[in-house]
Amino acid sequence: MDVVLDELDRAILAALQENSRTGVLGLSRDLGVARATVAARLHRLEERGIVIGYEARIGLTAAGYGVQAFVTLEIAQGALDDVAAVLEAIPGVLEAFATTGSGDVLCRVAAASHDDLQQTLIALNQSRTIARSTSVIVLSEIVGFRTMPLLDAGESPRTPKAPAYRGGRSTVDPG
Amino acid sequence: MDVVLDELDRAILAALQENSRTGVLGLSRDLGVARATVAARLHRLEERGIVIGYEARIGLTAAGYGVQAFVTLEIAQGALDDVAAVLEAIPGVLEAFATTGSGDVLCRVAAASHDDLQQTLIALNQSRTIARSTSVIVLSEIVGFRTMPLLDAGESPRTPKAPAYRGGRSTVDPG
DNA sequence: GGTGAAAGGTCATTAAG
DNA sequence: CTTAATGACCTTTCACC
Repeated sequence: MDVVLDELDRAILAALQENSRTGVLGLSRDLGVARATVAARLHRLEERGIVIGYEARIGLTAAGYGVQAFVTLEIAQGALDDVAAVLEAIPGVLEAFATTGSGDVLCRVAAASHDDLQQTLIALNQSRTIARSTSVIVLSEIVGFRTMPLLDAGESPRTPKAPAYRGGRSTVDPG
Repeated sequence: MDVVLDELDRAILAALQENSRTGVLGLSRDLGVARATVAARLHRLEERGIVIGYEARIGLTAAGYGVQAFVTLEIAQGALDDVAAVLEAIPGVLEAFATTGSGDVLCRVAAASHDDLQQTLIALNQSRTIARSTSVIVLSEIVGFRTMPLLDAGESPRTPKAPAYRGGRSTVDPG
């Protein structure tokens, strides 16, 4: 198993990325592959954890949550383990990641209005596991979520031996 | 149409959020509602742009993209319109948002390795529309993406009249 | 490849606002 | 009277063996 995904895997994933309700038969028609082949591939992708599940894509704005923000959290000493529970208890928190950088956690928040966002931020700051928060508000979506460019690039993930660093304007926050 | 989503809508969305392959029949069984009703609701949700589509959830790590980062970009004067095309041309860029704050754009990047991430950052910085970038690397996922807490909260999006601001540790970066 | 099940569409009836 | 929910019927399609 040298390469993680071959071309057929990528094609299946790309198709499911566009419409996860396409069944095995539909995929086999679209891709010109036998149904049994597609079924076997799909099972393998699920077993390997590459396809985790199938979800509806929801238009947050249309659903009444027109405000989004990214909130950087500084976590109190030794409280990182408790943060998950705190964040999950707050309805507006969509996802959260531990990161490098001057903040410890970056989380994405949705709210119905700026007032609602403020309530969420207050809820965050009232937790003693969170020492400080900094928010940036989303003004518009420039690129919508997509994994296809990763998947249909034709090549496997590149891992160059020679970094060949030429730029100089990039900064990785060391924390 | 006072409230955006009623309880049945929320239940349907929450179920589809967990498994978008559950069909109309399965939903009607699980929710104890007639098939035609669920179908009508679903059509309405799609027409209103609340259900945009159905996608596979992909395990990026299992798919060979074990490195994720959030990159803040400062955009060159007047080049914001060109950024979308630039970012879409770079395979690792999953999504991007124009935001308030000292950076202009926040984008989410996936890569196969740190070397691969570096290549992506170099690609970003080589574009003349991008003046500077700052990255934080994702160490772990604390809260996975979820919209359910927004949807099954039982109430419609709250929009309080009295902000009732009590906290003081929160900062919204003015840019 | 065949078969039982499920999906999607339409419609008349009924209930509720 | 308008809107929504329901059960019934139909045809096509799919998934499993």
